[in-house]
This record gives sequence, C-alpha cells and structure tokens, in this order.
Amino acid sequence: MMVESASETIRSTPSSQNGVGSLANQPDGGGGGGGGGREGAASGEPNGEMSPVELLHFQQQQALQVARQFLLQQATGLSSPGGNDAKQPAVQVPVSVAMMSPQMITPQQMQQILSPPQLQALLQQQQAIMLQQLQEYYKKQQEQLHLQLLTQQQAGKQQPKEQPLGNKQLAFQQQLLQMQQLQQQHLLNLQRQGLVSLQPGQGTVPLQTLPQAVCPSDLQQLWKEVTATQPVEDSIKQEGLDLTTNTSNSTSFSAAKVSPPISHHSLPNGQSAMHTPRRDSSSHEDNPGSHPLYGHGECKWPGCETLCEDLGQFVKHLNTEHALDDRSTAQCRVQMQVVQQLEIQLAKESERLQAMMAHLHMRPSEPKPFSQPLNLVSSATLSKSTSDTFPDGLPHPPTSATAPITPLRQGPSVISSSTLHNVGPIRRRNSEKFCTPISSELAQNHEFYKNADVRPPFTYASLIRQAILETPDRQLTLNEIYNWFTRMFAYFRRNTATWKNAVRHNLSLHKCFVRVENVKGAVWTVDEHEYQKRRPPKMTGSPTLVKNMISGLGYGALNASYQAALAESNFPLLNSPTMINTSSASGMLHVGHDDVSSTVEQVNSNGSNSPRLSPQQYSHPVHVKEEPAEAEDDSRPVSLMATTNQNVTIPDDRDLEEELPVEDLS
DNA sequence: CTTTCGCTAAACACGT
DNA sequence: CACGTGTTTAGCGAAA
Repeated sequence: MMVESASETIRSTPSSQNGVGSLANQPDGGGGGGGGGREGAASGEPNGEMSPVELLHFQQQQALQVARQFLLQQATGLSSPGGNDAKQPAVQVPVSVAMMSPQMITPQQMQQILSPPQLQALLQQQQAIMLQQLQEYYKKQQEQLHLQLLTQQQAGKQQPKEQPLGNKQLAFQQQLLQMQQLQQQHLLNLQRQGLVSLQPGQGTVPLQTLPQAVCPSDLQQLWKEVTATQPVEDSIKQEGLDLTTNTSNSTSFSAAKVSPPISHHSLPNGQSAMHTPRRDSSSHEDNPGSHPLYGHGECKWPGCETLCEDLGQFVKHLNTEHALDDRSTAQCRVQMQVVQQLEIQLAKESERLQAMMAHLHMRPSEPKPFSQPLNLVSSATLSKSTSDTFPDGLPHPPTSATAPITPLRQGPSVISSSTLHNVGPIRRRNSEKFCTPISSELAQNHEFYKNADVRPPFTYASLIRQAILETPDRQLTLNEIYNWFTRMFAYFRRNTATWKNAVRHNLSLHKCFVRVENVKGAVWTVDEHEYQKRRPPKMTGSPTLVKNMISGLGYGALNASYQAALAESNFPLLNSPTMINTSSASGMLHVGHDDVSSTVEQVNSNGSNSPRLSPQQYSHPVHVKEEPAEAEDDSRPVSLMATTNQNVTIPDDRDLEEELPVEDLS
C-alpha cells in the first residue's frame, strides 16, 4: 500500500531530507540576511570565511538580480528615471524575451528546454543585455540625482534659510555617492565576468582591478606601443585586412557583440518577433550612416581617438590615417589578439556562470516536484569529481571558447521537441530517441555536461554503452562506469545512490550488457548485437520499422559500426543529425550520415536538437516547436534526401543486424 | 485504452 | 556488520 505512493512521496521528501538542495540555492542563507552588505562581507564579516569565489558568485548573483529588477521595471513600462526612452522600445523586446521568460520558467526548465549551446548563448545574451541596461540605468540615475541636486542647490540659494535643505542636499549627495558606489561595485563585478565593455568615454568606473584580462587602459597602452613601434617586419598584408573586418566589430568588445548573433530565436515561449539588436553602447552598425570605428565623434581605431566632425570626415581620416600599411596591419593583429583573449576570457567566465547557475538553481522552486530531488552531492564527491574532471577539461578550452571565434558558437538554434518535453519531471524516452547521436552529442557538449548540472538526454543504457565503448578494451568495471558518469556529467555528481542503482539495474537488466569475469573481479562489456536488437522491440520487418529505427533506435542499427569506430576514437565527429539537417555541413557528413540520417528524421521533425550545427542555418529553423503532423511529413522527405544511402541499407533489417554485430564479442 | 519503455525504489543474495 | 556488486520485482509516467 505504501509502496504505491512511495515513489511520489519519496520524490518530494528527499529534497527536504537532504535539504541541501534548497539551502544550496540560497547559499549563505544566513548571508542572505546580510542582504546588501556584500561590502561588509568583503571586508570580513562574520563569515569572513566565505571563500573569494563564493563571494564573487554571490556578488554576481546580486548584480544580476538588480539588473533583472531594473529590466522588469522597464519592461513594465515603469521606466523610472529619464523620460527619454527613445531607445527603450528597441531594448524592450530583447528584454522581455531574455529576461521575462527566465522568470516564468525555472532555470531548470530552461536547461531542459534549451540545448546546451543555446543555454550558453542565452546566458551570455542575458548577461550582455543586463549589463548594458544596468549601465544605462546607472547613468540615468546619476544624471537624475545630479539634476535633483542642482535643483536643490538653486532652491537653496533662493531661499537660503533652513537646514532641512542642507539636510536634503546631504541626503542627495549621499544618495549620489551610494549610487556611484553601487555602480562601481556592480560594474566591477561585471568586469570580472569579463563582460563589460568599458569604454573610456563611458566607463564611469576607475576599474583598477580588471581581472587577469586586458583592461582598456592596458589596451590603449598596448596600442600606443604598437603604434609607436612602427612597422612590423612581416606585415600581414591583405589577409590581415580581412581579419580586420572580422574583428572590427569587436572594437567595442565582447559583451554587446557576442550576444546579438546568438540571438534570440529559439525561445520557447514566444519567438517574439524580431528584436533589434540592442544598441546602446555600440550604436554603430544599426545605423547605416554609422561606422563601427566611428562613435561619439571620434575615431575608434585603437589608440587613435582623433576627433571627426562627421562620418564623412571620419571616413577620410580612416582612409588616410589607417590605410593598409604595416602599422595598421600590426594594430590589427594586436586587436585580434585582444579579441581572442577576451573571447577566451568570456568563455571562461560564462562557463563559470553556467556552473554557478546550475549550482544555484538546481532546486525546483516549482510546485511540481521534479525528479531532481536531492542534492545529495556530498561535498566530498563533488570536489573529488571536479578535480577529476579538470585534467580533462583543461586541455580543451571551454566549448564556448572555440566557438566565439566564428560568428557565434555553434548554434543549435532550435529547440527539439524532445527537449521540450524534457521540461517536466523526466526526460525519459526522448532521451532514448536522441540518444542516438549520443556520441556526437556528447562530443559536442561534453564540456557542457561536465560542468552544468543538467541531466543528459540519454538513457542509462546508452550512457553505459558509451562509457564502455569509449575505453580501448571495451570493458569497464562497475566502478569505472560510475567514475565515467561522474566525470562526464556534473549531473551525476549528486544523487549517487539513485543513479548508481539505476546503472546497476540497467546492467543486469539488459542483455546487451555482458558481465565478464576477470582476474580481479568482473567487467562489463557491450553486446552490440543485443543492444541494437533491443531497440526495435516489436517492429520487425514492418514498414514502421524503418520509421522506428530512424526515430527510436536510430543509433543502433546503422551506425553501429560507425559508432563503434568513432567511439573508439573518442567520439569525435559523427556529427549529429543536425548537420544533415543543415546539409550545410555536407562535407563532413559522409562519415556519419548513416547515423545521422537515421536520426535526422527526428531532428528535422522536431526541428531541433542539436548542438553544433552550422551557425548559418540557424536562422531558419526558428519556429520549430512541435507540429505533430506536418512536422513529421516534412521531416520525412528531408530525411530521405539525407538518407538516400541509408535507405539502401535499411530495407532489410536483417542485413543490418548481421552487419552490425561485426566487431563485438558475439 | 493498452502496451512498451525507461526510471526509480527497494528487497535480496553474495562476496569481501 | 557494513559495504559493494548483482539480480529481481514493482510501480509510475510518458510515448507509441
């Protein structure tokens, strides 16, 4: 009797049991009380033990919150300060999209709705937006205060009598001061995230402590040096020029730039029309009459700052002063380096942010208890696993790092319906479906899963298999499997009891996992044959088969061998469905297409998924969502195209099966 | 509506 | 006895 409710009950209880979950979110629950007193904390409050990292996280979080509030206000039309909202409308769209939705959706949901890269993009976008808004807000506030102050002063002059006035003034000044302090602080925090674009002109902040990265002043310095240094031997010539074009936009540095491209579609709730890229700080580029290197009446060529009355003059200046010569190319190179550095920095910081978000948001503030139940993670495990992780992680810079160089990171752009479904409590089967491209998915996002506490969209079986296949000898002990899970997925660093049980359960339940006695115990191996067999349980031969295979089992059949091979080599490409989908990537496809094709269908229909994909395409699939009937139909044709080869193979699954088994232990 | 699938929970057996 | 490993059963929810 109890049993029945057990699962339900358990689900909810655990969270309380471990309590950790909720507490973790409000780290420093006590600190929370402290509220705004980060300064206090910094100066060594009671909990002076708070590690710098924690502090920083906390600060960041707060800064973000402030920004969010402000944005909400704006979105609500309460724009407080200045009445000149000329630009507001443009901003509002993104705001509503980027900010509001997160509010309505739990972070967790977001995680599940969006594919990792999307998430990344979204996060960054949000950050950028918030930062800009924040900056503007501060500016306005300051102006307003100044104004008020002035008014007061004047009033005071006219009626120089009571002290209340003096008091008022004082109050204002204090307010102003506070404002500035606050601003400084937030901006500082933001800088730490490497996202603020400080421009000499507009930065109100001293910014003495820019993290490790380049700070504007340094930059200027650098520029001067370069400029002074004159010609560099090996001028890059034309190529350099081209590069310039690419980088040019980065003049204003990351924040603003990074996000726009990533953009907004793919937002679950409303693909709210178009959003004008936020302008604010970088007004160029929206205005046809402007130039990325021209702003605020001066030339923005690094280290230049020459005043130009108008665009025409500027252009002239540009052509004369910054023509294609050694110096310019050298500067260009420097700029490239700068940008690169910033990108790296950005990647790092955003990764950190993700981790933070993942960590802080894990608890479902939702009525519906999610499967997320506990944060069992013993700190011990955590630290351990993380350390484990690092070695791996280090070599390759954060996923995002690689991407930024190109216009944007890989943009998955679309939300897979499957993912959408994930939203809820469980990701179950869809994972199954999508597990198909597991290796590729993993390959693409492993960095993400490693650090973000997101449940991977794969079944235990497929994960186990992946783990095993990844090893040279295709065999693992139970413990090694555990380790693989924790190493590869942040998600599995918690609730160990649960998922370990599930792993064991899967191992013994599925025939595809074979236990082999070994000298020093037992190891588990994968019987590919069984594995593939398993998927299409009922549909043998039937026409549906194909479809099922494609959708559900995808993986197994066709790619088995590919998979294996790929897996062996560390699941490098084998790129996902997406690619196909895109077809843009046609080049690479040949290898994986089998696999892909099988998967493609779904992908197409769902529209989503994936990860990497070519950015270009990205704009299209926007609306995806899930349109059952049509989507399917659509997808079909498409997949066919992609699949042609495949179809040839598919006709007889028998064949497939026979083929597959090839390399494993029979 | 039924079946299948995957997940979680839990009981139990065994060996160390 | 505690713990890890395996096996098995049961119930639930989602998808087919």
